[in-house]
Amino acid sequence: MAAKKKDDNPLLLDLQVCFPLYAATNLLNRLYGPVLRELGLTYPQYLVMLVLWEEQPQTVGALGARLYLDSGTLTPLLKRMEAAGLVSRTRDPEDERRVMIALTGKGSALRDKAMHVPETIAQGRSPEGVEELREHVRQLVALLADQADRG
Amino acid sequence: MAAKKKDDNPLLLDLQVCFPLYAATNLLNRLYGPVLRELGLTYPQYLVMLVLWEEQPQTVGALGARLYLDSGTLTPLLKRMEAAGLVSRTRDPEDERRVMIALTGKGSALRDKAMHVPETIAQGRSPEGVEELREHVRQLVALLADQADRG
DNA sequence: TGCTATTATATTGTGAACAATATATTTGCT
DNA sequence: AGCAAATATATTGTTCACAATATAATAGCA
Repeated sequence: MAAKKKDDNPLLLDLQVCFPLYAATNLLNRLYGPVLRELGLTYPQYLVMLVLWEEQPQTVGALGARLYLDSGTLTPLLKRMEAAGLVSRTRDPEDERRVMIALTGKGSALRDKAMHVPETIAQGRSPEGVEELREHVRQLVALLADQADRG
Repeated sequence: MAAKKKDDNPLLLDLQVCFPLYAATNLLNRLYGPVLRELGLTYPQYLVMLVLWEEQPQTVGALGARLYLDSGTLTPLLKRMEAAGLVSRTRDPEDERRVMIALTGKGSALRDKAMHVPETIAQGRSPEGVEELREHVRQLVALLADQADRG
């Protein structure tokens, strides 16, 4: 028998994969928004801070490679974070093309407050299957990143 | 022994779950962007069309419930789609508060071209594990949606 | 019937996200 | 050294995404 089932509709796949992923990100953003607002952060800014708390300083390009974002997104975002006193932006004397992003004292200190964010979000819910989900999403990112490079 | 492992850092979890999801959506958007542009659609507009091709007409509210978006996002997006001649927006005579979104002839016809989108994206890659991924992401959406409701 | 609460969509203002382009610095080659 | 190509970041213009608020229509009830 051929692959002519009831659901032989290619668009259905996109509806079932692309769309849930899109929805999940929006919902995550909406969920974190109110919690992060008390720290003076947006969701993307929080992700930048997570990266910087791990390693610091980093160039704009390195942050972009890590977050899969380009300067068109990062530059204004980082300027807002600089205006908020969380990071500093300084040209690298070694290579004046590069801009080094470093945490300020305030930026480093914010980590203590941020430590409570994950538990606040989880709030008693058993993160069942989170391990699996993490692995699947990680694999998807690898796949997509690979494909985005070729394009 | 207590749960005091090397990685007893709650922020690491967010870095490993929230961030990949965020990156995956951005990459997906970037991947679909060029393909959809030939159809005159953006990625969110494509998702709206996927929903409308399944069932039509629908109110703005119904679309929002399906896509987890509010009128602040949908109204301008739908107006642009109306301007592009893809959908019509008409007040429901039964209840003048509601706006019915229906496909135009052009909007319906676009489905034939869109049918090639998924295969263009996949392009010879074996979507191994897509089934599992789909299920995991679907579960995550359900979890997040539930939580967003309570908030 | 009249009034208040609810519901459905629209508007405003801020912050992403990206393509296309611009600017400035460094590299590499002759 | 001189100059084109490559690299790193910034800018511009369009489209989301959402909180907060506004507007208009319906529902519910005294």
